[in-house]
Amino acid sequence: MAMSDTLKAISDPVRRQILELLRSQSYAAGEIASHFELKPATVSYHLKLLKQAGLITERKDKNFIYYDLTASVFEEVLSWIYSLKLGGDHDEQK
Amino acid sequence: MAMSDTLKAISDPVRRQILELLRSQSYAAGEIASHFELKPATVSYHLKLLKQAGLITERKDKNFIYYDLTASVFEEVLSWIYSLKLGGDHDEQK
DNA sequence: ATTCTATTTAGAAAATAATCGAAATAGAGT
DNA sequence: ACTCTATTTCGATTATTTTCTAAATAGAAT
Repeated sequence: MAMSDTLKAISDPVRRQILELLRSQSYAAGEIASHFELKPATVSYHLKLLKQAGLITERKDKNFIYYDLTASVFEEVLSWIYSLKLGGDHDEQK
Repeated sequence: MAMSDTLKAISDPVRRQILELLRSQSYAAGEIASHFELKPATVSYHLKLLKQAGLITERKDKNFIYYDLTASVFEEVLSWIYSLKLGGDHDEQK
């Protein structure tokens, strides 16, 4: 999970709204989709990117797929931003 | 400068490398460009986006334009990420 | 087994972003 | 005034991303 993917993931407004939605509780894909004026397929695409970036996880129940936020991944991003802010050493990322 | 612009700005690898370069000291546009295999016009385009996002500032000297990092803007981003990580209330952003 | 319902995948179209070459700007040095 | 040098802006091109429709998958319910 390169941080490049994480930053790319949070650079889109729709995906950020999804993350903010999941902040309070988990939702099934369809429930998430209903919060947007987008087709389910499109939301599914965004969920895939968020999943690939490690920002959310999925959990299947009946024929629903629930999504949850993964708090831990934000550490990396925080770390990178801090390094710029404070000027310390930090690894490059691709 | 909406945070949307900031996140968009740091989502590109070239722009992140520019930020990391400026972490240690300020550089003129041409010096920045020479660190990449990109034409000056292209780097200028990236600098413009970083400037619009409030991540860097420019300062003219002779016929050079020097760029500097703006540490303060990172606060917003940190704040947003923390809000997800910790689950507190936070404003929407567009 | 068939038919719902929920969701994803595949492929195409539309929208956005990155790159370049050429022309424009601006100030420095002659 | 002219000519360098540094950088940006403009317009066109290419590449990437987002969105959609239609078809595929999978499990639940009848």
